[in-house]
Amino acid sequence: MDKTKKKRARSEEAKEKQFKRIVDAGRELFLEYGPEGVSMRSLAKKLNMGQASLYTYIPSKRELWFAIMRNDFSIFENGMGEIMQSHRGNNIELLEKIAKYYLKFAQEDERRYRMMFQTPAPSSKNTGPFELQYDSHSIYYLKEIVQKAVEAGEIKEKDVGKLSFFIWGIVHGTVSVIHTEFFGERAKIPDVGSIEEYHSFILKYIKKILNDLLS
Amino acid sequence: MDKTKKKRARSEEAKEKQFKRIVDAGRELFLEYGPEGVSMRSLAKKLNMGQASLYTYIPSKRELWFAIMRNDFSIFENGMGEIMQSHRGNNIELLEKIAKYYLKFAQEDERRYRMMFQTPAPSSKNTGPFELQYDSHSIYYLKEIVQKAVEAGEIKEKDVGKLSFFIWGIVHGTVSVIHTEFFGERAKIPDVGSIEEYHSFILKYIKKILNDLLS
DNA sequence: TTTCTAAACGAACACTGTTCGGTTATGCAA
DNA sequence: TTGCATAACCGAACAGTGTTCGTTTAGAAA
Repeated sequence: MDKTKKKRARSEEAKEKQFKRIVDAGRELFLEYGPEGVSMRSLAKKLNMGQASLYTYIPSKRELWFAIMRNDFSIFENGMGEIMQSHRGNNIELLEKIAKYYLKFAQEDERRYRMMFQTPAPSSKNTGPFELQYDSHSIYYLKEIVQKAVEAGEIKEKDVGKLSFFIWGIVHGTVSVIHTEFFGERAKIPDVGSIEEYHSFILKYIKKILNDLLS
Repeated sequence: MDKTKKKRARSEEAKEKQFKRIVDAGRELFLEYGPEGVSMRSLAKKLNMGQASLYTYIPSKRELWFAIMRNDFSIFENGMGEIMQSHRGNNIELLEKIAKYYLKFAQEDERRYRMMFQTPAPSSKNTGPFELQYDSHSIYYLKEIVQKAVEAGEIKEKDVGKLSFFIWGIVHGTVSVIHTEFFGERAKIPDVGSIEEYHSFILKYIKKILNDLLS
């Protein structure tokens, strides 16, 4: 146990460090127990600080959720951006890569995936910068690719907006379906096999859709 | 205000009536404010009864949610069953009808749709019969149709289980995507147009997938 | 060294879902 | 018709929550 007297974070640097400490510990707890399973008291305890002190750094549990998720979404979106930058040539192939990336991301860390794409933010009347600036870059990236594919004549459909949402819906929907509790395990386990098997199944068909259906 | 003295529901019939009153009022409030926005106290108040009295009829808010949703899922599943029974011939056409039915269902009452397919059940340690018996019949129906289509040679793919989840994922995913708050309105509104427009867009492509891709 | 801002925090507030204990209406047996 | 056991009913209490208040005081700036 650290019995040294508590310091106060007054410099900009120290304050950012404290903020990061809160977000990191919050993320760990949120992933382990879900936002509902974590109280601000328990978070404060883990950080060895008073409950009220948390509120010098974040205005609400909701805003903490957005702050935590900002990092993970940045990781996801940066990965997407890198794929786009390093890719050369055919845009349909790029879309395949993005789909594959999404599947890999879901498989890599299921708890993270569910937190990002399925768990709703806790509610609160207090907003903050992270919620206000919250916006999904992924859909803009996707639109960008679809736009190029249309211009290159690789996709016949001209409605880039609708088609982008449609593609997102397919990839996200087909993956999500086995990560939800919506269908009990009763139905899922005998039907879809392991996640790996199911993922390679849907990847096959997503490729088909991208190649055969849209060209 | 009803100032007549309170009666007690002791007959099986009267108890069922009370239960139904609770479920109906609960449904109204849940749809209007969401499960989180409704307290058991406010529900009791609306029903002109004590808070504790609710618990002679349901063991938890969570179980109330399952009781409420049971009705709506029955409506959805019965509608699906009727379509299946009245349909003759080609199973791909039947799948198209089911997809169309899902879209119509979502369009008909968005609040209901979101409650059923997007809102997670409130959590509680107390379970009850409605939660325990909760199971999604839709996926079994869907599997049934896919099975027949495979047997009739209308679908080449042999893995009925995976394919059924895949199809569900496509329909649910592409519809859900415009009913979530995941993408801010910023991105959605200029891109997908009205719900009607978007729905007819995705229906066109779902038909294509069913006809061109799987046969 | 003094001043003064704001980080830190225990206590309190207003809420929540749920349980407890007592009251008493009510269906049923005598 | 009467007496009785049962369980519907309910106000109060309990254990929790997110958040705010008021106070203390560390520590950067003067």
